[in-house]
Amino acid sequence: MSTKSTAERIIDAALQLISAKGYTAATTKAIADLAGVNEVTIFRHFGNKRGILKAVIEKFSYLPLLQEEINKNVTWDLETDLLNFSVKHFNFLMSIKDFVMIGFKEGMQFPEINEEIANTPLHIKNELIHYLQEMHERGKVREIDFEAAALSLIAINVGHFISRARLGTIVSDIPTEILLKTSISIFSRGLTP
Amino acid sequence: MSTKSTAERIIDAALQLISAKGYTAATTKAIADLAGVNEVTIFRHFGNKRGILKAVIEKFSYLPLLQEEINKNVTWDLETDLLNFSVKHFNFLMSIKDFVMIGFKEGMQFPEINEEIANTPLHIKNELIHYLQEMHERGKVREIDFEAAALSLIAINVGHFISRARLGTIVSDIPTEILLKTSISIFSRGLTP
DNA sequence: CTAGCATGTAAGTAATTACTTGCATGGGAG
DNA sequence: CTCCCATGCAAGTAATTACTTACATGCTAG
Repeated sequence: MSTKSTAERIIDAALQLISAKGYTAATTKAIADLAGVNEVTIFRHFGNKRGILKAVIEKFSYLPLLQEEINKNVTWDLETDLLNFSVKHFNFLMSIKDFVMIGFKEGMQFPEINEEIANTPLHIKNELIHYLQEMHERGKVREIDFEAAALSLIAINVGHFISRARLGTIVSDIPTEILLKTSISIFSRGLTP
Repeated sequence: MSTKSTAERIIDAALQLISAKGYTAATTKAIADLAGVNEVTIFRHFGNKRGILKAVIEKFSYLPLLQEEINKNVTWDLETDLLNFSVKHFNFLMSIKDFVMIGFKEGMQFPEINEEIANTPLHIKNELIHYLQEMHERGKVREIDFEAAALSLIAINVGHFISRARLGTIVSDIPTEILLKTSISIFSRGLTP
């Protein structure tokens, strides 16, 4: 048996099913079955179906922010730092893949999810802008629109993530490591004065 | 009244609703209402609900491939060509936004959609690789993993598209034009020998 | 004008879904 | 041991959903 609490097992099951099939198609019965729990237990814990989703969102709102992790290990060597960031960002997205997929599927219907999802890029963007400005002052990054540059870097990672998470190796089977390395090699060279 | 045929109006309504709420939540009744058509008419046209989705997918399988458009207007100036591609790619994605969203939502459940969606990046990737190789031979692009570079360029555009299509201006309100211009400015400089 | 074809209207059906209620049970805390 | 709390089980309900059938109506081509 699992060591997880009943509520946790329900949340995990809901996360899986909603991310795979969407909120409407993920029936309470299916969630209960996957969690190995009686259907009534769900309602006793969360009141109604929306309650499960609310709990799922809450679970991800306390995520240790990627932001803090990023600031560590700054070497002030552009390519090293950007690659470090890129790998962390990519792995972070992969680790919350199911939640991100729910965001794509249900963000329009449940705005709370969108806000939660938008939170991360917003913070990251600001960190990156700050970093790029500092690097510019150190003469290691050329004059450029820092916000647009930060957004572009985020876009690369998100793009790679989407491609891998949604299409697997249909489009390409290049190892992710090489993909990120090449991206950053090009990007950091493009930023250098 | 609309000049569109009944079938077309149903397909358009389904496209809107499924992209907004997902396949399961997009009721045949709701689709019929939005199309301004009686619910039975849907079944007379498409047999069953799956039939509507099939028709939606078919509608997008005959898209004039972006691929051909890209090859036009090649100037063999790196930044000019890449920006031209980037803008076209981004606008293409925006023009089929609803279909892309359906792909995100239902791709796992209806693999036909995924195949259709993966088609575009696959073709584009090959065109880009070809272009980069040629540019390399002309001494205008440095030695690099061309496939990874092509995928990265696609990733930037997809990333920007996702951000704009899903989060609007929550993350940033920089005009798309400037965003793409900056991306390409960095990227093309990063590719230059 | 008329025949036929596309569509609307009305009514219904079987299955599913979110959710409720009442009762049984078992394991852990006092 | 006993009490209680979480959970299981059984049964049910109102609403919704995909889909069907039968019939009426109106526009268009011949």
